[in-house]
Amino acid sequence: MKETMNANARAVLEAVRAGENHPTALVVYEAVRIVRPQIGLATVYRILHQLALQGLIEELGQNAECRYDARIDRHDHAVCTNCGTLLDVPVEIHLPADVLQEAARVTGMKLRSHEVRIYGLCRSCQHVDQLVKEPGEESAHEHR
Amino acid sequence: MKETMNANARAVLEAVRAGENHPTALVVYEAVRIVRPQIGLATVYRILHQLALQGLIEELGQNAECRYDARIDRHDHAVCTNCGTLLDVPVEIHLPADVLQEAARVTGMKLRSHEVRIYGLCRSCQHVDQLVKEPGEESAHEHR
DNA sequence: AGAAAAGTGAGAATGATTATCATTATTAGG
DNA sequence: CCTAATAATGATAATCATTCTCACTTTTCT
Repeated sequence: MKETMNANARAVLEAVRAGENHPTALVVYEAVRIVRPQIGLATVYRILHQLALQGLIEELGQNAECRYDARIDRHDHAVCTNCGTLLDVPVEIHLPADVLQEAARVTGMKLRSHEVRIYGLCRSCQHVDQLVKEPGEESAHEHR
Repeated sequence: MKETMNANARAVLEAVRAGENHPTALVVYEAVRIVRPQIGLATVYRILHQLALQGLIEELGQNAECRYDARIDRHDHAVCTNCGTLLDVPVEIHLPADVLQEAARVTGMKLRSHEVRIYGLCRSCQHVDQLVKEPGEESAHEHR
């Protein structure tokens, strides 16, 4: 990975920063094309990944497969940023109702439910990490 | 939608309930095939959607497109369950560090970050809802 | 310059999900 | 029981986002 950023990467980063709400890759692509008409979609994806790796942007909700949950009471989840594993958090994390109401109010949402997500490495990925990575090296920081 | 459940639907619900951690559609399909070998993948998807609509199970992380976020400081999100819109919550929702640590400990995760997600209807979907739905009728309850 | 390395774009490939549609089961009357 | 209407099903094609491949161009380094 190179640290200096070329014109394509700068344009992509600019597009994400300028984008209203969390643009999708396609939206970024279309925005960038205005200024760099020859750029390809694959390049946009590549650059988005690199920017995320460098910690300059974050990927949200990147998890191809839908998962199904038989627990229908309110509860929270732990997500492994390495393998995508999704675990129930078996303890209650309480959020005061007025805090949630306030968050709903300022975003204009009609609140229906909420969830806390904790991100990190699951047990097995912690072990793999020890074997594969140099000490001190960090792995990809992605929200899945 | 019918309220009584046939053998296929019962088998699918059973598979989701028995599945270790939030099985994917494919995992459910394979589990169900043991008991109903002739079932098709499309039927499994159909039944999973119906079960979610009836509120018997929940769909997690169902949001095809990845979104990119230029805000890299910790913050929370509001998700519209109808159109998938993703908004930043512009107020800080504080969670005590010890609560997060405890959640990480019981799930075996190495904690890296966390996020609160509030789910509901965004402003524009609230308006559409008024026009389209009968009063009192609820729309699909899906986590995207 | 000239070689090695990095970046690129077009299009093919992949993987999850959804749509289509002809066929088969179920149900409700008669 | 027989039948017509209706719902459910499975095979397969279609779709959509994302990733891969690869030949080609650009940059970097000496």
